[in-house]
Amino acid sequence: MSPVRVRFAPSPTGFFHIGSARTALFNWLYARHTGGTFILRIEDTDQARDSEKFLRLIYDSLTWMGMDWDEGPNANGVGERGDYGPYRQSQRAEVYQRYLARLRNAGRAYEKDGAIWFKQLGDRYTVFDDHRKKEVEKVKSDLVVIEDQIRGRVERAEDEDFVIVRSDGNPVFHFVNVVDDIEMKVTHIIRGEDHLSNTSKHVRLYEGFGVTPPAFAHIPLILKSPEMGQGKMSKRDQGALVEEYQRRHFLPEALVNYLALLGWNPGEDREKMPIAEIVRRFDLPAVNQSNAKFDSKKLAHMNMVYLLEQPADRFLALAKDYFAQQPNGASVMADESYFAEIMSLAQPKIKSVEELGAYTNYFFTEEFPIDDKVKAKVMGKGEPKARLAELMATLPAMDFASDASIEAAIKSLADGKALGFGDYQGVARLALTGTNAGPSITSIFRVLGRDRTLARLQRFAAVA
RNA sequence: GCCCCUAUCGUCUAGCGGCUAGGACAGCGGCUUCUCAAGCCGUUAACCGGGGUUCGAUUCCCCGUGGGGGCACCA
Repeated sequence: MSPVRVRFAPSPTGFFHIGSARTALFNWLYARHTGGTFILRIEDTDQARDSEKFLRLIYDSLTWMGMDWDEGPNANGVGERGDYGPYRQSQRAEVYQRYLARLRNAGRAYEKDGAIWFKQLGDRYTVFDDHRKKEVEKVKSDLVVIEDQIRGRVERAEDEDFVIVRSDGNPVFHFVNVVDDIEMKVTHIIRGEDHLSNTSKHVRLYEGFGVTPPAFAHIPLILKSPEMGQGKMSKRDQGALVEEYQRRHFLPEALVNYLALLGWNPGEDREKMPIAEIVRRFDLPAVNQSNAKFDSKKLAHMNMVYLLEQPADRFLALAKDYFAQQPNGASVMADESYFAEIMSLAQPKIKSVEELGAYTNYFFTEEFPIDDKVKAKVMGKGEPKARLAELMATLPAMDFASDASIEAAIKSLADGKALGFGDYQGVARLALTGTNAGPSITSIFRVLGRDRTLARLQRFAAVA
C-alpha cells in the first residue's frame, strides 16, 4: 500500500472555525498515526472573498495547536516546501489548463453561456426543478458509488452537468479540488460531512480524468450546543473561532484533546490523553457517524485539568503572556519574584488563565473592591471586630517566616480565647482581599508581609 | 420539494443479539477543609416510535418521526 498522503485545504475567506480546526486535526492525526504526509493547500480561488490576513490566521492557528504540515506554504508566509507545489490554488492556473484540456480531449467538457461545463454521460431529458424553479436537463446514468471509510457504501445519483470554469475564467471548487488531489497524490480525503453530497461530482470528475478516486472519509459535523440553538456551528456563534481560545489563553493541548474527542472515541474510557497517545490510538474506522454538539463546559474542564498539571515554569510563562496583554500588566509583573510567588499560589486554584487578573488583583493594589455580600455575611456572624482587634494586637510579634509559623501564631491566639482558626480567617481574608475566595490566609499574610497586612487590617477596622 | 447522512442519559460517548445499559462533562448530595476552588465518595438521568427477523433485540432489516447536510458561474 502506498504511503498515506492527506491534506487540509482551507480557503482563506473568514476566521478559522473550530470545525475547520477539527477537520485539520483528524487529517493531521491520521498522517501522524500512519507515518504519512500532511499537506496544507490553500484554496484561494474565490478572489472576491479571499484575504491575506486570513492566510496568516490559518498558519498561526494550526501552529498554535501543534499541527505541523509537511508540505505547503511556510508558516512565516515566505515560500513553501514540498514536491507538488505550488500549494496555493491561485498560483496553479497552468495545472488547471492542462487538466481542462484533458477533459476536452476526452469529450467531457463543453462551453455554454461563457462558462465551461462538465458533461455527464447518458441519455438526456428535461424536468422542472421545484427548488430552482426552472427547467433543468438531466442525464440517465448509473448511481455513483462511494466507499466511505467512515460511513460505508453510499450511493448517490449525479445526473446533471455542472460548471467547472466560470465565465470570468476562474475554475470552481469541485474541479480544482479534484485536480489538486490527483496532482498532489492525495490518498485519503478526510473532510466534513457537508461535502458528502459533493463527492458524487468529484467521483465523476475522477472518472473523467481516468483516475481511480482516493479513499474518502466524511467526518461528522460540529453542531451548536443546545443553549446556542439549532444547526451547524457557524462563525457567529460564541466559541466558534480558534483565535478566541488563543486570545483567552486556553492551553492548545486541552483544545486539541477536546476536539479529538468530538466524533472520535479511543476506547477504554480514555479521555484526557497526551497527544502522542491520541496519535497512536487514532484511526478512521473509530470515527463516529453522527454529528456532535459542542460543549464549552467540557472544554473548560479539560482546560482546567491541563492547567493544574502544568509545571510551575510553564504556568508562569502562561501567566506572563496573559498579564502582558492586560492594561496594568507591566506594573503587576514589575517585581519578578513577587509575581512568581503569587502565580504559584494561584495555579492550583483557578480554572483558566483568564481568571488570573481578578483572582490576584489585591496582591498588586490597595484599591481592591470589597464584596458587599461577603462582607454582610462575614460581619454578621460572631464578633469579627473583636477578632480583628486581637489579630492586630498580635501581628507586631508574629513570626512571618513561613505559613506554618503564621498558622501556629493564629492558632495559639485562638486557643487562648477558646476559639478556632476559622474565627479569624474569614474576617482577615475580607480585610486583606475583599472577598471570600483565594489562597490560604497564611500565604496571604506571608506574601503581603507584616506591614501591609497590618495596614490593611487597620484600614478595614476603621470603616467596618 | 428532491437527494444524502444520522438517531443510547441535558451534552460527549461505550455497547458491535442475551449487560444490574458503562465512562466523562454538567446537575444534585455528602466528605475533606482556614475561605473559595480542586480532590474524594455517592446520586439523578438514556436505548425516538411502529413493524419485521430471531428462542431472544439498544444491537440486524423496513417504514415513520426527529436531527444534520446538500441541491450555485460559494468553498
